[in-house]
Amino acid sequence: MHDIKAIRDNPLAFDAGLARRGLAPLSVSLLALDEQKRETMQKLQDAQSRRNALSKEIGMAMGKKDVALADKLKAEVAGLKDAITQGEEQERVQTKALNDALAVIPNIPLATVPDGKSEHDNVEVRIWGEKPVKNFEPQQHFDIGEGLGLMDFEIASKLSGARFVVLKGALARMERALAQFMINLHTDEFGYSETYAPYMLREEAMYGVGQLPKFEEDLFKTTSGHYLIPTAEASLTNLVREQVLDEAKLPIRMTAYTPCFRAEAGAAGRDTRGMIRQHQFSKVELVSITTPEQSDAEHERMTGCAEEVLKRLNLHYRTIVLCTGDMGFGSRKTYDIEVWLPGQNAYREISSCSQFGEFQARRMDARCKAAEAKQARYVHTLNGSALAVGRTMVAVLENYQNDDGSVTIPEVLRPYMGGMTVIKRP
RNA sequence: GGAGAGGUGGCAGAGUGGUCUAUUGCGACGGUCUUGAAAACCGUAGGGGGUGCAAGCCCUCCGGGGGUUCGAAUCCCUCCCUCUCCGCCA
Repeated sequence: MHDIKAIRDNPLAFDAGLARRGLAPLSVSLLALDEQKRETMQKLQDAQSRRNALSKEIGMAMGKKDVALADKLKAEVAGLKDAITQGEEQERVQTKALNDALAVIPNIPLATVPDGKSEHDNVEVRIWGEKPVKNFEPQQHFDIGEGLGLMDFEIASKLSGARFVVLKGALARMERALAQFMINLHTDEFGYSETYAPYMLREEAMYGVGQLPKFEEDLFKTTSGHYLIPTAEASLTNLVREQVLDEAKLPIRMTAYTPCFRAEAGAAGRDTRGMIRQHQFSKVELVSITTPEQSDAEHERMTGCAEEVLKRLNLHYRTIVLCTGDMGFGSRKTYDIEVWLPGQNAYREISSCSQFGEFQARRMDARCKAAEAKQARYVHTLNGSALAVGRTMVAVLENYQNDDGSVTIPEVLRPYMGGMTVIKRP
């Protein structure tokens, strides 16, 4: 959510920011709404002020039992009533119009974000490891999983339709092992505090992180009116909503392992086979709440925490910074981590680490204050996947596959899998 | 799911239509006193918004939203939340 006052102060900078996202200028129309609203407020407040003064006089007249004077004053204030009623209604309508307009405008990219139109303009910032050399034609993860008899899309579709999977035996255990490994890394070594939070959220919370109102079609909604979380970011970030935090306690770092539910409304025909794009998948999420000064460094740190998961699994990846045209709605800078998939012969997104500035904080009313400061200010929020568990399993299967169809288990996962070293075909 | 009681400033807790500009206490901050502290005493305080160079002035906020009224913390409607009892339940 943007600050209308900031737009008022510097409309050209705002429009220039939108232009970097490939959007038409909006400051003129926004400021017109703002102008109308303030004009209404001015008139309304004048009328309210006079009403308050007269009402007080009525009260005093009644106290003195001077009914004649009271009636005279009542007649006078009655003339204000229409103006006040109309003014209140008008202010309500105009405020809503302005807020509705602001609520669907994406965040402005940071200066360090490269300009560009699409994913083709993203810029690689670093690359780690190397593509594994195989002396056979690598298979895709679904062929490997089905070959092992432990990954079943057919039965999943009977239960739930397309974009679901059933994992069995060692693969079901690997899903759990990956999550345990990731959570332990982030809590034990990186200082994130493990958190268990709701998977169903109210509309206000979804609005707070920017999922609503613009992306309702991507969400699942229950008969109770709750929304299923598309990411634990939604739950974790909202944990600081409507609060003023002590700056000395920042940054707050949280992590959670949760299922994620996505309607994938606009993804028809994309990644239809396999586990890459599912309605339900699990993910270990990182969320940081920081001061404005801390957020840039925290963003780098967080991305590093996510990358460390891949390093320990010895999976080749590259990190890219998304260009202005490819960033998500609320982000002002995003790093994607793309892992190498030999079966697909491609890099695929496995993590996305974003910083939002105060964009979400404004929507949630999450602020912080230093002990010596007079004024509270908005916190900065960040989040990153570390990692998407399903896609990590895909990467393990494709990178650790052997020519006999078996899959070697990465060393760091073995303690979580009862010492198992390889998953063999039946 | 049923019945009932509640939601007021950092906290506790008054306030059932008009000098509420929200009582009081605790805590906080500033001061007086003191070598220093405690105590006592005096004083200051919140959020959002409009306007103004500024000092200030004005509007709004007693869980959210709407309504009645000249006037609402107080009355009405509605939603949310908390607590108690009952029912069901991993």
